[in-house]
This record gives sequence, structure tokens and C-alpha cells, in this order.
Amino acid sequence: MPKPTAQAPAPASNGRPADAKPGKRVGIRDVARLAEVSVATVSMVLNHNPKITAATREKVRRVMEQTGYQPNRIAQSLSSKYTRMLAVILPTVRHVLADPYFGELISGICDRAERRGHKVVLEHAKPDWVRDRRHLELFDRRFVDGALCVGFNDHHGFLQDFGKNGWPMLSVNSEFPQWGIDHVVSDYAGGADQVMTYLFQLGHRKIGMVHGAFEIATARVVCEVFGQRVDEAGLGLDNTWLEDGLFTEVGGRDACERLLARHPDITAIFAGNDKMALGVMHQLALMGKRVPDDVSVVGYDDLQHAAFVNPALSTVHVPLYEVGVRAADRLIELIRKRTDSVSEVLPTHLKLRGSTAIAPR
Amino acid sequence: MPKPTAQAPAPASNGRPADAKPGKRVGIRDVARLAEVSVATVSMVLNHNPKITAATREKVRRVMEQTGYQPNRIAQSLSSKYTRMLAVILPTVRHVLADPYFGELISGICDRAERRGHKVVLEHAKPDWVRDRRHLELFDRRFVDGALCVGFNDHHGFLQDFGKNGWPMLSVNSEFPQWGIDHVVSDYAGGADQVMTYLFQLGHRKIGMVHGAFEIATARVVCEVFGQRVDEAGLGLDNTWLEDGLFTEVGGRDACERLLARHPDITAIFAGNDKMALGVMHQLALMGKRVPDDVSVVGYDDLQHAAFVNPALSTVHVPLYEVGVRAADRLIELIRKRTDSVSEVLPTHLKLRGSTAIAPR
DNA sequence: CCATCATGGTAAAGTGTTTCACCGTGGAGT
DNA sequence: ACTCCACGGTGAAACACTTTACCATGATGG
Repeated sequence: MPKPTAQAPAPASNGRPADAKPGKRVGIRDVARLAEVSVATVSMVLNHNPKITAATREKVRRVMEQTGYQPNRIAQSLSSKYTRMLAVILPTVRHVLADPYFGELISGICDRAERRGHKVVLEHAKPDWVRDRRHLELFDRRFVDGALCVGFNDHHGFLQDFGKNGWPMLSVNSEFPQWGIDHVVSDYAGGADQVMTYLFQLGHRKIGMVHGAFEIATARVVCEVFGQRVDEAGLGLDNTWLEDGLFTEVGGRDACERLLARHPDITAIFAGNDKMALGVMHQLALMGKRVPDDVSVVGYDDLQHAAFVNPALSTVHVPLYEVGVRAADRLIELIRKRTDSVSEVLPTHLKLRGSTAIAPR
Repeated sequence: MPKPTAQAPAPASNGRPADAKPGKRVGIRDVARLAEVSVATVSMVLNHNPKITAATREKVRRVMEQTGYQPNRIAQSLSSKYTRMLAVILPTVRHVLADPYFGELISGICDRAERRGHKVVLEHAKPDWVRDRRHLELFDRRFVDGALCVGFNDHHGFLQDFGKNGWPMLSVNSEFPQWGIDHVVSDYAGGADQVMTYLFQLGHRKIGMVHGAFEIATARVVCEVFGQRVDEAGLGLDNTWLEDGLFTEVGGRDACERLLARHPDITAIFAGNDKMALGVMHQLALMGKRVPDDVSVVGYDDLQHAAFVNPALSTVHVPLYEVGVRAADRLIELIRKRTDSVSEVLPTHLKLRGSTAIAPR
């Protein structure tokens, strides 16, 4: 007796059981036939329809196991109208994915989407992509059930197209109050406020700001808080203490250079993100300024490697991963029409490291 | 006369033209009817079948324009057996996407995939994901036509499953000679060799190596080259000059500490990637060593921010973006069966910046 | 004792393409 | 004048599921 009971042959990956006609994948029909039920019943088992008795459910399940049956999700989508795919749409910044800011957000999105049975497809919103209305094609042609937009600004009017056509879309960590777009963001104002309080506590009075582009609402918010707190404190710092750093290392470096040329006595620089902060520190080193002894530097985002530069960067921790997670959750709810408007704000907090110190003198 | 000729109403996103029955998307049948041809003809126009006359092609095209018709790609996939989707499979490293190394690779993959009419879906190979054979489900259930695996090592035996089942898969920037897996990689040996030549030129004789895990073929290769060159030069450096840095900043930092404890007279450290190099520089600063005056540091990868640390990091430039591009190209060819085996190596080169200098004394 | 209803399952009609076998027409070849 | 073939196009099956309307059964209630 070579084999006791050859009841459940290890199913091959291609889903072809030992007992099916060779060369053909096992389909729902095969399962139905072997389980001696109708195709509809198998489908209902697949979809956890409560109409089915535990007994028949088990019977069908067993056949599925034995045959290694796996539903073809293309056919499922065709019938059911749901693809269980989400799009993550990114702006056209060179190698945008190489930016840990986006990476963290997308990590969160992917992890949660996976947990909730969805897959994530990546899209780059190049100018001609938008012109050809490929963003709508995504829905029209049934590629995805919903979209998450990350890193766009006020010039990206196409973001309004989704809502107009009734497609589920969410802006992630950036908001567009003027267009009433659903969003999950972090508390940029709060973070900026904490930074200012902290810098004042350290005795800084000559503070420069390297901000990101004003087309981005959150960049504006941070600057507003900066301006407001500076005014309240009566420091009398005008616009010459603000410089655009384009959200990049190079931009931050150049902004820092301009700032120092104008105000050699500056004692602290607040950068709108960590990348610019790195640029600032780089430039300070070049100009012979010590951080934090001569100049304190604060960043914003708390990217992983911010803790490993010299000196380690004090920065505002933005829960990017968590923002991604929540965005995925809300989007899926939006798709299932369990909710119809989302506007969520996650808290930020200051992360103190070595790039800040008491103001000199 | 309100409207001159209402011939081409601006098609709504939902593809419903002004003249179709409301509430129903326009399908291939509608186009066929309006163009007075058969459904098959429309399909052939869609697929650029040469059988169709220019005249009829134009006639059909015009109707498509006017109605704003867009083929439902789910139905297309169901018939044609191609989904035009590629999977990018990533290992379970915390927030792996936030790592610019992966980001660059994926950027390249996405850009090229998009250009060739494919979409990219992201997958994380968690342990239970593999156990449940979800990696095969990707193909069995017709999610994707092919897969690109990034960042895996010798413990990930599941990589063999793809080939066994005849599914198109490519390993990106890591190779598995023992399993004969198709791959597109960069020339790690060549890069390491250039580093060693350069360090010798600078007069370094006491050189430490902070390497990545030996489960990764490329890490082994780099170490082998290091060992070989060191032996050839007769420096007499044993294994105590090698430390595992786990490919992370923290790991690099700790490895550096151990290295210096053992060999306080070390004058150069070669790190297997930029992240570890940052950790090394961080630790050197903590221990009061100046870079590059006391110790030279060389990284590997040339991530974007490596140029913006202090001092700027000398490193081996790995064409990650380009590797991604080529991998996408080759995978698509594999899917279309235009080729049946791929093993491509892209060149690397040394990028000199401020973290290296003549050996002291 | 018969009408009513809840239960558990089924047959068949979508879902929107591609593809394959076939067909009518007109021109070339003999 | 007849056969043959290339050309350009058509009708219908196939793809692999979900869903809806419907049906048999047995329990329940008046």
C-alpha cells in the first residue's frame, strides 16, 4: 500500500488539481460539480453569504482545498464592480519615491490597504498624464476603486476632477480648503507653534525661517504661525528673515546662504522640512558656523536619517506612517460609502536632539 | 439658434455621452451600433489589428471620441489573459519604502512600466504572506503578469516558486546564482575594487570594513573584493577588521564602535552602503575623530542625501534608477516571451566627495 | 387543514471585452 | 467564364465570476 488515501493532492500553484482535466485551470464550475452544488452556491460560500448552511459551506470549502481553487479576481471584478485596488498618485518630482517623506506615507498606506484586502498601484501625475485625463481613466476604465493624492499643491487643479465625477479621493497630508477636498493631515500649525515656543525658551531672538513653496497650504500655515509668534514676541523680524528653500536640500542650502548674508547675527533657523534643514546645516558648516553653538537648527518631518546627521537634528515629528494608515482606512470607508466626508488631523510633536541649544551671548 | 452642431459633446468622465441612454456607461456595443459596424470590428480597431481599413478605423475612432468611450480594462483582461500589471515585491523591513535605496529602484521601475503601458502594484513579503502562498496567488488569481523582487536574501527560498511555476519574475539589484534566478544588477565587485584602489592611492593601510549581511550575495562580493585586495597588498588585516553593520545606520554606528575599540589606529572605513556610512560618521564624531582628517569614510549606493551630510560622503554611485528601468524593460520582454533568460549587469563608479583624504602621518 | 412564510439552494442572465470560424465580394489567373 | 484566393468584416462563443428572480420544502399559525 503505497499511499493510504490520496485525498488531498498538494495543489499546484496553477490551481490544477490532480483529478481535473489537465491543461485547464480549475474554475468555479469545477468546484460546483465536485461539491455537487450549483455554481451560485460556491460563489456565495466565497462571499460569506449567510444564506449558506454550515454543512454545505464546509462541503464546498473542502473541495476548494482539495482542488486548490482560487477565484479569478478579474472575473470577480467584472461582475462585482469592485476592483479592490487603490491608486496612490504622486507629483512629478524627480525620483519622488526616493524621498523618505513619501516613502513613509506610502508605507503606511500599503500596510493598511493590504490588511484590508486592497492592493495599491502607483501613479505619477505627469503634466501630459493629466492633460490626457489619465487620472479619470483610472476610474473610467475600472483600474481602481479610489485614489490617494500625496504631495500636490494649489496649481494642481485636476484634483477637483475626482470629486466632480463622484470618484472617491483623499488628499494625504496636504489640504485644499478652497476646493473642499477630503483629507487626512497632520497638525502643522501645532508643530510650528511648539518649535517657536521652544526657540523662545532657549532665548533666541534672531530667528530665520526657511520655508517651502507657498502653493502648499501646510507651508503657508507654518509660516503664518512663525510670523504670528514673532510678532507677538515683538521681535520685529520682517520678510527678510524668510527665505524659500523649495523643500529640497539644495534649496535649503541656498536659502541659508542668503539668510546669513543679510543677517550674520542670526542664532536660529527653522526649516520647513528636514531636507531643507540638512541643506542649512551643510551651508552653516561651509560658512564656519557651528551647530548648535553658533546657530540652532530645527527641521520638520523627523525622517529616519535626521537622527544620524551631525549633530542629530531637532525636528517636529510628523506621524507620516500613521497618516498613511488613516488615509487608507478612510478611503476604503469612502468607497464603501460608510462615510461621506473626511477631514482628519493627527497630532505632531517636537523631537529634541542635538542641533538646538541656548542662544549664544 | 442655440447650438450650431451638437456633434461632439464634451464627454463626461464617466464616459456617458449626451446621446446615450442615461445611467449607462457607453460600451463597445454602443460604439459598434453608432459606427454601424460589428463589435468585433471595434475591438480590432482598439487593438490596432491591420485587418481594418483606414476608412472604417477612422469612422470608429470618431465615434469613440464623440462618445468618450473607454474600454473597460477588466473585461479586456478577462478575455485577453493579460492584466498589464507588474508587482514589485519588497521584503519586510520596517518602513522599507522610506529607504531611498528602494525608492530609487522603484522610481525607475514605475517610470518605465508606465511608459510601456503597465501599472505597478506594491507588495510586502511578510512571513505569513509567503506561508499562505500569496506570492503565487498574485499570479493564480490574475493580479499581475510579472513580478520584480527587490532586496531579498538567501533565506527567501520562496523566490524559487515563481520559476517553478513558470511565472515571469526578475530579481532587481540582487542575485541568486544558486537558484538560477533572472536578474538585473549593478557591478558591486567593480565598485568595491575602485574603492580599494582609491584608498590605497591615498596611502591607507589600516582599513576597516563595515559590511552588510552575508545572506546577500552582493554584500559577500564586496567583502570578497575587500579581502582579496587587502591580501594582495599584503596588509595583513584579519577578520577583526570586518564588522557587520546590518545595512542600517544604527548597525553602522555600532560596528564602527567595535572596530575602533579594537583598532584605534584605523585610518579608513569602507561601508557597504550609505546608511551604514552615515552611522559610522556619526560614531566617529562621537568619539572625537575628525572625518576625513583622522579617518576617511567611503559609502556605497550614492543616495541623494549622501551629498548633504557633513562632510559630504565619498561613495560608489549605483545607478539604482537605471537598474529599475532596465528591470522593468526586461520583465516586460519576459512576459511577452521575447526573451527567456536575463542576467544584466550595470556599471558602477566612484563618486569622490569630502569624506576621504590622504591617510594621516 | 390550508394559507403563509422563512429557509436554503438553483438556473440563468448579466458583466464587457477578445477571438475564432466563417462569409460575401471582387479581382486575378487560366 | 469559372475557379480561387485575398480582403475586410461579422456573429457568436468564450472568459470566470456575481446576482437576481424563483422554487421546493417544511414549519407555523389561525
